[in-house]
Amino acid sequence: MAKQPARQSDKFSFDVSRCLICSARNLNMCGALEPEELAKLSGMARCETFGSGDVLFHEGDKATSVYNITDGAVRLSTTLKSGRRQVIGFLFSGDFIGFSDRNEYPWTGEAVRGAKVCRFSRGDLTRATQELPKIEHRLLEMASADISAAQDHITMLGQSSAAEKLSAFLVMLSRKAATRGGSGNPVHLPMTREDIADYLGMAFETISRCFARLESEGLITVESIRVIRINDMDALADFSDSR
Amino acid sequence: MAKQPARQSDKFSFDVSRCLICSARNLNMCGALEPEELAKLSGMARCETFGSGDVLFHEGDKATSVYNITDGAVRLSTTLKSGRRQVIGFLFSGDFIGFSDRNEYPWTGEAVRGAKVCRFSRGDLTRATQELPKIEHRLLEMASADISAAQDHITMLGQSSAAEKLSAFLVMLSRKAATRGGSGNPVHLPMTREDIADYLGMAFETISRCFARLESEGLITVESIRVIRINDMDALADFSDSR
DNA sequence: CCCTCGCGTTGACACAGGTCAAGAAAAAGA
DNA sequence: TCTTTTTCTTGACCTGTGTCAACGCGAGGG
Repeated sequence: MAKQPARQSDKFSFDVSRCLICSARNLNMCGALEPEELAKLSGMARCETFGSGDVLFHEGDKATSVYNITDGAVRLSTTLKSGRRQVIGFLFSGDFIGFSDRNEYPWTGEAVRGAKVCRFSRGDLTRATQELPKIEHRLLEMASADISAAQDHITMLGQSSAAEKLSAFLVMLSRKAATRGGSGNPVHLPMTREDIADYLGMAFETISRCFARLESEGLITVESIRVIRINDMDALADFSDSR
Repeated sequence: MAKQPARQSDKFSFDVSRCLICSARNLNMCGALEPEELAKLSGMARCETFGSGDVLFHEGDKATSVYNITDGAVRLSTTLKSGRRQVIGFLFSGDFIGFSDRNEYPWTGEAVRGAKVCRFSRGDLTRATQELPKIEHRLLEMASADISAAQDHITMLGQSSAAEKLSAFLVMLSRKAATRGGSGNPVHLPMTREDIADYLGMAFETISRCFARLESEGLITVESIRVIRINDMDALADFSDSR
């Protein structure tokens, strides 16, 4: 389970020069701004580093901050009264946490194996968007992308078999990694089998069995527990049937 | 299946006066504007009426328009290569269609039993938002609400049993109706059992069985095939376990 | 009015994937 | 390094829900 409270070392404001060389910049809201404008945002940002399993915020906490992920991975999840957990998403460098119409966080955010983030207070960001409407335009683009991703998640959960879901998951992670500049193959998995299971709505034993099955069918090679080689990307994407 | 091409009677520009008395206004993006500003938008809008099963647009069509629903219900769905269909959502008066990061519609939009919409060209709306940043602010709020709704859908699909899903669906429809001014009970279902099944990721026979089971347990009364009375809202919401 | 056809209900049965259990392999800690 | 704990794998079994099939009902058309 998650450690509590969050460990937060390396906490300081940004100098704009750090923002200018930020590898996440072109993927997140900062990419919409010119260097002079970026200075306004950088003054509001707080850089924070989290260790494996550290909690950024709990479901139900007052939603006072929003986050740009700059390194590592963050897991968003909700837990039902019955104790079952749904992992809503895994966020990586360039991703944004904060789209919600509620005053409390509707999910818990935890660093998967460590993460770096850039934190803004909601109030500061609201003020910045009033001065720089470009930010809101970019946020709307990002929110639209999140909606598309959520709808793909819905379709996968509703219509796919266990093996199809796992294939789609691997293809998605590969594409996300490619967007971030890597080759996307082999796929590196920072999360556990249980995390994957709770993202895909299945039991973790079934995840294990599906990895074994996809490997026996030659679609993937499990190079190590957290490194999966996709032997034929097109075949795997085709098998996943997710358009 | 859906009729094609769409039947579109009653096609004309709005006079602002019509917008001022529009019952959907306070729920959609128009609610962000003063009467003078609203006139700018109303000049771009085209009012369209669709009959039962009529197609507004097909998955894959060039996404040239966005829509405000003003009456009736619209079903958004995607169909996989395998032929399985996922219903992404049912939209009612006050809802907006158009959040997507893709150039083609990622879903098919069809009137469930008839619908009235207010259509804008994407280009017109983009120009309007440049002049009136308020619109973009309101759209971001609406997109955030859509993200929250999609995440609830994800949690339901991933972690709930068949009966829990159907309960959550009924509670959601009831709340949506209440937002629109009705009592929300009994719940009126414009869609078929198959539509509900494809929304909840289950077989339509299972929907039938779950209605029977919820009724036998006294949680609901099936007053007619499309009218469901919720006998104890709290008990049903509690049973659905969806927070 | 009756006929037709789409939609809904119910039953019988099958099977994908969940659950429980045991043990292996990694990771973390000492 | 050795120990302890966590994570992963595999097997056996069970159950919820899908599938197939038959039939009932009700809205719409002639």
